[in-house]
Amino acid sequence: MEHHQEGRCENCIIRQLNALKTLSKEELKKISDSKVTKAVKKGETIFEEGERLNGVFCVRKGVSKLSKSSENGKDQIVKIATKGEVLGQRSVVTEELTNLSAVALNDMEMCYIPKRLLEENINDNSAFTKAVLVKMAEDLRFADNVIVNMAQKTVRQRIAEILLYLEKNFGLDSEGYIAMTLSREDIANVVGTAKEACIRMLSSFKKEELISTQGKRIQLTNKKALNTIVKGL
Amino acid sequence: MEHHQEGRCENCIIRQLNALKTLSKEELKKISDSKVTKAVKKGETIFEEGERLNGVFCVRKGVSKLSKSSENGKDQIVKIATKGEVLGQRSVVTEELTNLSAVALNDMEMCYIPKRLLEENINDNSAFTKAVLVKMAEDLRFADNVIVNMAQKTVRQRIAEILLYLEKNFGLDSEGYIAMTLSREDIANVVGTAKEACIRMLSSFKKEELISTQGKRIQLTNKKALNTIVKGL
DNA sequence: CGCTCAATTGAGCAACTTCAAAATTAGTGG
DNA sequence: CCACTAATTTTGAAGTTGCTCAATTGAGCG
Repeated sequence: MEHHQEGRCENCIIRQLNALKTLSKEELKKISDSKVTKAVKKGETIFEEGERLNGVFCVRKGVSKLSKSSENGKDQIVKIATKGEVLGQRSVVTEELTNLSAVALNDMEMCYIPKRLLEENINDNSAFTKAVLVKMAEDLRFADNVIVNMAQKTVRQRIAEILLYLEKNFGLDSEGYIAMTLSREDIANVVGTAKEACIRMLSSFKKEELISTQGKRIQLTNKKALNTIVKGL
Repeated sequence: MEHHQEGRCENCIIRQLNALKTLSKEELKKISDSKVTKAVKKGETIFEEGERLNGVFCVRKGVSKLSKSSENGKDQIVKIATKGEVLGQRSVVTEELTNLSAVALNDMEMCYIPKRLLEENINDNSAFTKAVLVKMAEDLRFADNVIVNMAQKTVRQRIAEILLYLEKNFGLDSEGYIAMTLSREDIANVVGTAKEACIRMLSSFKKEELISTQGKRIQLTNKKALNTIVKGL
């Protein structure tokens, strides 16, 4: 993980995407003076479950997976974080060890902001605190919905869902494939199933002409049908 | 749902359990003047998924389940809320419709606090906002862990887990049974499985002498073994 | 061009679901 | 307190879905 100082928070557009947008110019300057830009290559670990974090990571570029590994050695991906997301926020707020690991899914760039600066703002600036709170509340709703999906939907439904999610959030590349390619294993780990089950489901979608593939890339050819799958059986 | 005014927040011990503990005497007085005490009987609905809430419910007595129903008609219980929990906090913070339904699992008593009063404190009082934030962050960690459990653990493991959870959080009655009795269906809905699967697993636990039952009441007779089940297979 | 890792396919097995019926328990009013 | 009804729990059996292990094919990279 390389790191160097560069760019000013005051001029950074990314902060519009998160709670940092509520800070004043002076507050941003303070942060800007202490922050460090870090580049992380695909596959590298940003932090690991159980680590103590002394700051948070504001994602400027690239995508990261937040996952937790269970006793049986399997990984469960709990969240996919992109531009604007702040990694490690939860553990800084509660002053706990991290509950999840963060790994880069492609080359990333982010700003490391020391904990101390955030804490100052959380303690004094209630607009900032509220913005963080709202974000956390949204994450919680999202997580609750994932719980319901995991419990009640079939693997078929959940895979259809994540395909639609990926296309919606990352769009298409020049050839019409989903711009974000996850390995089949990662998809399986989001959906909470075995790699093979995931692959088989994708094959079956292909046979039904709902998707087409090119290497690991996936193109959705019948979104309507996929949507129907997500809802009913 | 009956409701009447009674008791003063300033003297209420329950508030020590949640973010309200950060408020000053004056702030509490204001809340106390507007709050309403509500009694809810077992089985009654406190609010339903998709409702707009104009306040939150602070649980003083009793237990409630927070659940979401999916298209196939099944319910998923996402959380069990007891004394001190504030229901509806999330949707008030984000000003969204409720994402979950709340139903009383036994006779309850709670205080209804109008939204407006909370908002005032969230906007001006950063100690309060932070307390709410920390609570939300803890809920989020809990939810993330539930996701991992749902995805990676077997029904057997999850049932063992909830039995231990219930005993730990509610203790025992005079005869040594878990003081909180959930219907088998509710247990199944927490664990995300079919009622029958849940019942069969409990029978199998009984045969293995890990638990014994009396009607719907359950007694844990070998917690060590249950703990082992939760961890490995 | 060969090496390595990821993707795919096959087959057998275990876990879970569903529908249906029987047994038990809890709740209600007399 | 008892009897009766409604609700819940329990058991059975068949059918699906998903998991695991092992072998094969394919793709990307130096």
